[in-house]
Amino acid sequence: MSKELTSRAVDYSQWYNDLVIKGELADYSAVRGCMVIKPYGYALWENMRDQLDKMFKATGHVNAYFPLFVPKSLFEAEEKNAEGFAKECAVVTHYRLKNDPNNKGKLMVDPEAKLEEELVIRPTSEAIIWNTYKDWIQSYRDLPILVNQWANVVRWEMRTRLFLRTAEFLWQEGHTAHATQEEAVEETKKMLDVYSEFVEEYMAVPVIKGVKTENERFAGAVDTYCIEALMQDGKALQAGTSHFLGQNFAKAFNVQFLNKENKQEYVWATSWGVSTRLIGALIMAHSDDQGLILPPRIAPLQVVIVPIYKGEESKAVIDAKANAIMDELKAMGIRVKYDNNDNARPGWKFAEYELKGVPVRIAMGLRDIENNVVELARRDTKEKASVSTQGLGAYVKSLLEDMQQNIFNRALNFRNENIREANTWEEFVSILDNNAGFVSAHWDGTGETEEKIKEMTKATIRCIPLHNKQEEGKCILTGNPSAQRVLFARAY
RNA sequence: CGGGGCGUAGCGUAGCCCGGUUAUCGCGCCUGGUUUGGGACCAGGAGGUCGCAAGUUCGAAUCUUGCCGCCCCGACCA
Repeated sequence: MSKELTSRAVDYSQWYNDLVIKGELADYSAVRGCMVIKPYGYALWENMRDQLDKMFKATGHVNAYFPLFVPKSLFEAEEKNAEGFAKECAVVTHYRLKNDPNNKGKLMVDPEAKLEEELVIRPTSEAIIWNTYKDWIQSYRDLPILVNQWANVVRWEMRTRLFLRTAEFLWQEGHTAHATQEEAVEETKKMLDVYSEFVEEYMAVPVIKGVKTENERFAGAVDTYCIEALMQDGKALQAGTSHFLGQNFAKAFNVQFLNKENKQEYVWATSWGVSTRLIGALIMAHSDDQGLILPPRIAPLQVVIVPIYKGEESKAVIDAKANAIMDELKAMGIRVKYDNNDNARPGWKFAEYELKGVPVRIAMGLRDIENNVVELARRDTKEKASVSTQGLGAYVKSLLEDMQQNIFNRALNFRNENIREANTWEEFVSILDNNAGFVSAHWDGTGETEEKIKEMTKATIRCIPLHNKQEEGKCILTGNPSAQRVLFARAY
């Protein structure tokens, strides 16, 4: 297989697909719309998951697990939620196969084994969880419930893209129950902050926090908060959502509690989730034509050591030195690999680890050992430097932090340069067509206008930024009065 | 669901129009050797239901019919 990537300038989508596959993050599978997440991609997800999990626990949440199957009658209980997801549900109707009498060696669905009630494979778990919470909640003393689950969900998408939109994907979904509206809203915002902190601090992807418009809101939510990121091709990507569900699910599933005054009240709810889609965001925010660029904090491998030798004797000398360096780095908690595989030559390894986005590469030959140095290359800037082996661990440790910051800053600058104000329809269209990125513009606040703009330009309102500056203006499409600008973009 | 394209070794492909030895080439893979500071080279080797089925024919990757699958564009995607 050629390891050459299509360049971003030639075909951005093809570049993305090439990178996912040749970078060995994931592969197509035998199942339409479903991908195989390969070990390297899964290691990346594990690092993201572990960090998020820590942050959830630090904010008082616990993990649990609910069933994959949702009986149709439960699924349909919250009407808006059901309606929103109905078109993309996989449904189990039978529970048995049998030998096909007309087709030797083949199986058929046993018509005798039809389920009394169909089971929906969860596209999201509000229904099954709220049906469960009904049994968990009697008194205000049972609240709040702060539960998260790590799970897979299925959404039968018409068209899929590796990581960005697959029929089955991995995610976490937090589902919380509260005694008061204030507390639930606070939780919704708190988790949005957790997401934004994670995505910015660990994935080095800058995000804009905001609220979705009614059109873009989660089915069944009162308010949907989101973080929006900008990809290198100027398209936006929703990186995470946190929903204030009001009492919609409590009412649908009749979940009430006795308050201190001995009165029955409906519970207030939130849900929030991020998925393996974040990996897509990570790739498209940072990587280049040579391959992945992974932020050190979540990179499966932070440092790779490549020996450069001539003959067996020199290899032994370099092995010894490299192992010593590896031990030093490992002792400092750095994820490091020594690749002395003899099948590939150094040049091949250099290209390979660049493709894989390993932040730091250390190359060392006899020449370096004699001078007590190593050649150190950083993936983000591709700079190479000769660095003393004295204090190398500390040097690398601090370099990794610098790189984390540098990758973030680079993405932040790009993002900031690509938020443009439009004050007329012509400007609006011109920015979308010529620059892409976010367009900050006035909107009259109606769903019809939003819909019309989407039809005409494919741009959607990504969010109404939190703490948005209030400013009188006129809607770019209708000219009707507007109190604030909102962010438009074409999105994934 | 509408429009277009494609199925030949793990990957990418030639051959198909105009049927005829052992199905082409590159990458990758295996063995041995030489190499190793930016994707090495030499020699030898393994690997194929030509998407599936039926038909035409002395003979089908190639022609005919039916089916299956995938990709791209659109519709769809809280």
